Amino acid sequence: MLTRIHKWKPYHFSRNSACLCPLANSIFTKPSVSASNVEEEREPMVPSCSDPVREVLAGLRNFGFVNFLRGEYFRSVFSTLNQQQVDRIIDCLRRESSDDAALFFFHALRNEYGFRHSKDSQFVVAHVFASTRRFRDLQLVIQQMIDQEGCGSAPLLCELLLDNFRDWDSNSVVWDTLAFAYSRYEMVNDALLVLAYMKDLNFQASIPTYNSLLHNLRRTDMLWDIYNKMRDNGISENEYTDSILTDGLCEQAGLQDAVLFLQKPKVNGVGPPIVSFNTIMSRFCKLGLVDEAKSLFCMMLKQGLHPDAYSYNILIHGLCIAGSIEEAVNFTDQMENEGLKPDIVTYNILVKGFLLLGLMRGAWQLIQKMMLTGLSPDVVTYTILICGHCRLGNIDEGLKLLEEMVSLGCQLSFIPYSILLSSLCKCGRVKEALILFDDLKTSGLKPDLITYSILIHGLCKLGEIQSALQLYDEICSNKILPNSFTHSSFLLAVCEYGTIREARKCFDVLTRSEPQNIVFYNIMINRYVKVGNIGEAVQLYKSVIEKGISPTIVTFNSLIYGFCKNKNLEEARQLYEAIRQHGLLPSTVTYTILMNALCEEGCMQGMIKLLQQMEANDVVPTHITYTVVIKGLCKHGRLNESLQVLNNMYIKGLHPDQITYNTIIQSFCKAHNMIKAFQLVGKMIMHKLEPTPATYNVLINGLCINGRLEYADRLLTCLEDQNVCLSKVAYMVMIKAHCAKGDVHRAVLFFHKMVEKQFQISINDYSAVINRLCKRRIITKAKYFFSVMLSNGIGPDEKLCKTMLIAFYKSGDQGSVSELLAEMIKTGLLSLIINEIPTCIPLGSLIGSIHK
DNA sequence: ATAGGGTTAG
Repeated sequence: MLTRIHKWKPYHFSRNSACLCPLANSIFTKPSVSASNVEEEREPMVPSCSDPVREVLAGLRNFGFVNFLRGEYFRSVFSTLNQQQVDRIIDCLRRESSDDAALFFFHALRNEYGFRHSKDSQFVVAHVFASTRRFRDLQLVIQQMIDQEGCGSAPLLCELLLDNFRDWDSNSVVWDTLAFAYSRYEMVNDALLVLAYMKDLNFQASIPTYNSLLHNLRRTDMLWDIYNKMRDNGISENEYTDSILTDGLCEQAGLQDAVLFLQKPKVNGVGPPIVSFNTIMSRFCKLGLVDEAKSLFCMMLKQGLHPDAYSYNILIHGLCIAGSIEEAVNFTDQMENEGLKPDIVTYNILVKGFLLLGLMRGAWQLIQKMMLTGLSPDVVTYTILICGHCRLGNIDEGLKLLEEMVSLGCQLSFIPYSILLSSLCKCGRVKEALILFDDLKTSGLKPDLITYSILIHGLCKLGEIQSALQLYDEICSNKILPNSFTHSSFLLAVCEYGTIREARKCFDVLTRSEPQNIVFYNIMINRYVKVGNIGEAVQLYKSVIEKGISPTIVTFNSLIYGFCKNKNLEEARQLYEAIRQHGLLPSTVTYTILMNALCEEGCMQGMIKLLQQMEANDVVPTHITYTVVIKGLCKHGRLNESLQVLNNMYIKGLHPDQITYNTIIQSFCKAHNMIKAFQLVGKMIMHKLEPTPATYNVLINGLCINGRLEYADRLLTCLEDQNVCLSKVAYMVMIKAHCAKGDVHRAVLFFHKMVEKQFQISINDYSAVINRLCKRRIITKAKYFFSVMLSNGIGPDEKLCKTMLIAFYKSGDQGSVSELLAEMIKTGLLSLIINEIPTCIPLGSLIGSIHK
């Protein structure tokens, strides 16, 4: 409340209450202050009597509404007013001044002071709007009431209307609006209750109310009850009713029965209306059955009906979605021949059709043609184009189009923003996404659930759970109901950034409220597989089946991946067979996972066979699929072929990523062809691919194993100087190489650099260094690294113990030998390797000496 | 409420 008052600005009243603008002016200019009151006009004085209602009424009358409500005095009185007092003021204003005065006061309090009016006052205002036929405002007031009161509030509101407003004129209109609003909010039971009250009162519901109810009940038997009731009441249906009923028929009886309905012989010369044909055609198109839609179109013609613009647009859309752009264009010509001008919807459909096929130029030519006919691109055209750019990875071009759209004063919508937000998040530009989100809000648009979900998902993927939760709270405080999309993002984040226990807990909570949601299961199964717990993953899969939930291809892919990772190709194959039994088809991911497994097994032929099978089944390989192929070829030393595949990827319009390049570069390094390796780095940079830390690891390692240690040294130092992001591996490669070569000094130097960069150094890293030092008999330095490891709280494993034991013994350090042996006995490590200790070490006597 | 634009798990 306080912040609202602080934000107070003069002439603020006109905002949010456009309908009150002229009214405010008329009140403003009303000569309400008499000459004798000049003294008081500057600032109202201390209250002279104790009734704040009278005070306010007098103030409004004497100082004019706008002046008085803006003044300091009213602000102080306002803080003491309760709902009943405000009700009384509004009531008095209506009786003593005018309805408009009451309305103005009502809105000023709500909009400028954030005051929550009583239900009585809101109904009063509703009746005023109803009697003056301001139906849009009437709807808004009623909607706000339902917003406040929520689901199940119909009994309360109906009783109030009955008790306090029975004799008001326009009462039936208010009742009908209430029923309509409940229906619109999908509070069907409330709406039906209002209708029951209305029946007792002998009030008739309007067609929009009936239509909205029919729409909400289209999946239930009640549809026909309500429809009959509507006819019994003598309400004549309109074209919307037709489409809703047809839709209901499709929902309940299925499409084939709906078609039978269209084929019914005409009664009294009247057949099914065009709208019904259009509705069913649209349904077929959405299922991808354009041919069925086309035959309905023919049926229409046969019955002597003239397809309208909707019919054509529906069919053109269906053809575009199916990729038949040529036929879609032909239909557009036919439409024109029939005297129906293609409209902005037609053009937008076609533009999207071109973009779906990646034909950017065709899309632009079409837009030019459209503009020649006098049509301008609208918000949907821009949205489609932005989407096209984003798909091609050109987000910045999309952002430019958004700017253009805004600067041209195009009607704004949050949908183009949503597309850009989604694309920015997908490529990790979440900071920019958040800025764009702020732009969206400052431009006065209200983001919807999808917009929020996109951002929440982006933040969750980055592990920014706190920021995501903030947005979640924002959703809830905006009275938007989060859905399973929103929730699954959080599960994803907990899986990625929390422990498996936390993830399971989150999963259990989510599945309790939504037991049938397969996405939750998929995310959890995938996590179990990733941490190597295939057993739990299979358990979850079993419970999916037991609960009668339909698994999706993602479920299978995760499980197949898990079995492949466990080298259990037989189980993987069995699951692969099960996919079709569940009415699903293997996806690109399925094939790629299996191909990768075969590649790991060294089964090149099997892999290629699968690739052919995949293409035969019209499943399109992705850049990841080809990366797997390249990996297989590289593994078998077929480097030239792998280069060919790389080039073919570009020809097919696929974008190799860093992993693709790293794979080939590594193979060339191994094949001692460092020149080609560096050429490939150049090629990837040319294709705007930033080399990753792994690229540098591969190169540095390549230089090391090819006897170019000094080059490796220089490369690493040079990268460090340029602040290039490196991983621990780069340092370890250098350290190991220097150890093996015997240059302990440089090894220690890089080790310290690695520590400085706060990389976590594992037992394996220490072991690698120590083993190499021992091999070269640099025992003192081996002991040095061993003690550094111990001082960092890392205990040795049995293998390292063995190495160190021998090293200590060989360097004649009896004390350390005894100490280490004692420790090994205590931890039980000795028994694990006792047979591997060389016989030259007199274990027996050493152990004996410890026990003394 | 019969036509066109945006989100999910690998």
